[in-house]
Amino acid sequence: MSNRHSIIPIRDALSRVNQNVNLIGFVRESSFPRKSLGTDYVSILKIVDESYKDEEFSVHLFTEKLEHLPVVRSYKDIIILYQVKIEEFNGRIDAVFKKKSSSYALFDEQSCIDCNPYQASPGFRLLRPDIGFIRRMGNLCATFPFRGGGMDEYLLSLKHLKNKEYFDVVCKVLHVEKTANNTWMLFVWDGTDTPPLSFDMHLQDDEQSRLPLHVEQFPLPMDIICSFPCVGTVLRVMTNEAHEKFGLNFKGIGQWVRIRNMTCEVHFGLWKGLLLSSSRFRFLPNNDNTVLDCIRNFNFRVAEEEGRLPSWSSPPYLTVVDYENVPFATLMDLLTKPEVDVTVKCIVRVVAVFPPQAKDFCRPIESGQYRMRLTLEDPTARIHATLSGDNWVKFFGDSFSIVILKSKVNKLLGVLDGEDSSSVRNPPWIQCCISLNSGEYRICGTSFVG
DNA sequence: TTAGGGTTAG
Repeated sequence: MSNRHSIIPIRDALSRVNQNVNLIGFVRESSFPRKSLGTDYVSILKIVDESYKDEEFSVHLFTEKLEHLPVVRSYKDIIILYQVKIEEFNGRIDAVFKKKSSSYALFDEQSCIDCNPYQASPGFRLLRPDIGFIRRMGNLCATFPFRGGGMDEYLLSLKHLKNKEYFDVVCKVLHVEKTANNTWMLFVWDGTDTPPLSFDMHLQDDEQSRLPLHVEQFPLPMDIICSFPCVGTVLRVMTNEAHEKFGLNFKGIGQWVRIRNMTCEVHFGLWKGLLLSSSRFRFLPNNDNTVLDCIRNFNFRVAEEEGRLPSWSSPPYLTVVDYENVPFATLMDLLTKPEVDVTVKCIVRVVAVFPPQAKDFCRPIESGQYRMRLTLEDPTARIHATLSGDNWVKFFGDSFSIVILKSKVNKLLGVLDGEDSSSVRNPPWIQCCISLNSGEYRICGTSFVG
């Protein structure tokens, strides 16, 4: 017969509405700990045990301090919960952690062995009879069935990102960085390329020609950039302002996760993911089927000679290049290998030019050379590249008519003229050779063919 | 108290 001190199976908790119970379970999902709209911090965990493995049981935890909320570290983590209140809401039965009377402790596979939790709420005291429960769960965790969670209908790869919809992403978290205004940014990757975006034609010339190179306000440190993959988009995901101290509490860096119920928007032609206050995450084992699919597709892609081409690009291109034999590279290849003085071939879009007006860039600058700056983009990065001197003439030809140059640049930028004009422009893919000279990317050996 | 949810357009 159970009493107030004994752990009960989750299934039995369903018939204990308005009672306090003790539970133990594997943590399958967690919300991102956040400030509630009341006075406390809140996190919602989904737990399972042997009695309740097909569904998941929600536990709502409220604490006065953010650091008192559980920080889950892995898909094998085990939580023991003392004196959580079973409540019913809208026909669903959940547990609520009461900050005055409840307590919890978190264990991983290792800390189950000596029952020494890696995290516990203030006042947690392990009851001696529960040692056996914890060890038993520790033994189970390697074989306990793991389900990816969430309906597959919500799952999108970065390749199929959609603006302003709610979706899930299975991705590897590469990095977390604090941004200027006290929110945090996650850098996530699934090996695919986000779709190319179009650009608002209503921007002023100045804004069109000075598009930002990345979502983050300041460039990342070089050692971080260099740790990112060079193929596939690294999506920037902003946290919500309720997610205080996000980066200090999130233990998912380097892990595959499923982020659930996130959204995204477009920031100057760059995809920007957004966490919602209702977003949550699941750690995924490396042998999760969706993770294996991502890795398999990526390995298949990079094994091909054309794996470094944007998956959204296809010939014919607006340009031809002299050096057919130079290797294809992504813009991230260029950014992460700055010490190598080579020429590579890239498939990119020209998303901006500076100066913006044809009358300015078809007039030689003081040195007598033509010179302009192109903002190039592929699914991995944006860079500024210079087109100048002989390379400029090679690119545009030796007709210096403003009308002709303007028409060529408009084609590069995806600006439709005349009757086809539209409120957005969609730059086409071009091929170009890029070399790095004295810290400057230069377009070379490339000719516009229209 | 707080959240609870696959939702916002009728």
